[in-house]
Amino acid sequence: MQTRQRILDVAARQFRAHGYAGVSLRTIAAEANMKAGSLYYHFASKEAIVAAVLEIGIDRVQSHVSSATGRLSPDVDASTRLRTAIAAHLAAFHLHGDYTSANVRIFGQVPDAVRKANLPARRRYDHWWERLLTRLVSEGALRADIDVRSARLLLIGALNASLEWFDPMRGDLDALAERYADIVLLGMLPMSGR
Amino acid sequence: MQTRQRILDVAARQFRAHGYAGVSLRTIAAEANMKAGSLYYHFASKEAIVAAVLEIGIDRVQSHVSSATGRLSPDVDASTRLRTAIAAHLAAFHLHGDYTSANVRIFGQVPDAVRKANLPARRRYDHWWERLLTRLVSEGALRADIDVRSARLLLIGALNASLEWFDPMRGDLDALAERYADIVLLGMLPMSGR
DNA sequence: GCAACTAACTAACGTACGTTAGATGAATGA
DNA sequence: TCATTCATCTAACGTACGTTAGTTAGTTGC
Repeated sequence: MQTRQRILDVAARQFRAHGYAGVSLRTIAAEANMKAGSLYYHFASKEAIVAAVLEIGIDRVQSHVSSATGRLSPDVDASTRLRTAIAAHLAAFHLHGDYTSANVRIFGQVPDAVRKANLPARRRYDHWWERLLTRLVSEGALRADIDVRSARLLLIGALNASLEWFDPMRGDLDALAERYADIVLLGMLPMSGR
Repeated sequence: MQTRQRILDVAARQFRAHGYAGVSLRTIAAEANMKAGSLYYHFASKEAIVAAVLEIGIDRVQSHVSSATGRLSPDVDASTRLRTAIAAHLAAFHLHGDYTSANVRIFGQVPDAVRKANLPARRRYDHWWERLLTRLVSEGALRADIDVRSARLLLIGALNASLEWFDPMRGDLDALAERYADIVLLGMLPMSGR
């Protein structure tokens, strides 16, 4: 049963690198030490493989982030809560980089049915962030005049984009999370000029 | 000679939607009212088409942004300068959405030679932003302790990600630019709590 | 010890791919 | 008028695609 996992790992890596149509069942099979036909014992179709990859890409991040913030004491201050969520999102995204990057990169070019199937998981995760930010605003922990949706899209967009340039083998993920959190929390203007 | 432009427009739209390998010369030709073989009168290969699309994606944004900031009076204040650059980047990105989105989406999955060829244009644009931010920091217009590279990557990443959800036909681009600039300049924390 | 199941294999199917060669007709220019 | 150039077409090439059917060993359970 680890064969299925091995296939998905290979598929995620290849989808990330070459896009959905740029990957053939033969190249996936080859890297997983099988022949193309054998994949059909584990998956019903190419679409089923990519659907599984996309789903994993969201689910791993979702559970990593919500468990990291869930471990926080309920009276921890708001900006720490947000910083924890940011660091957790970034850590999960790079820990499962092939799955998350494949999801971000190929979601828009996958067959309609597959995209439709992945939408609920995406929406669930978006809502999780929307709730977090909304709560922080209503507690007065974030500026009342920020648009929560815009803030969420800016933040998640910036974090996800790090998949395109950050190498977790060479860089310090926690330091990156801190720098990013500093910017979105404190802003780039000096304290004097505002 | 507008045929070449028509082919590129069609190709950009299809590459954006289906990825590099997901687009065939036959589908490009069909939408451009030709047969696949006829494309070879205008381009040497599929790679040449995608290379042209990628190049346009960067060049249009580069010239739009640098001319917008170039029109500013030299004594305009720093945060206005940055806000102008942000708005111009966003406007150009969505004005040429098929080219820019194709670039962002498929750059990582295009053949090596094509990616190599597009790198100089990308680097030029990155440097443009790096210089802008560095100058603002050295003028004391931005916090001295921000890491310029991180700030640039966060900002550009967030702006580019808007291609995935923002519809310029339905939304107000300038309002979006303003909300994004507010967040990265002022931060999300209330003025009291810092 | 035999039946069933597991996990792989081989071989082939019809279709689609990028690319090329050569033909065709319309526009151009001396 | 007639040769040339332009822009397209048709037809085919070899290759690769997703998928299916049928086969084959090895393992498991009665």
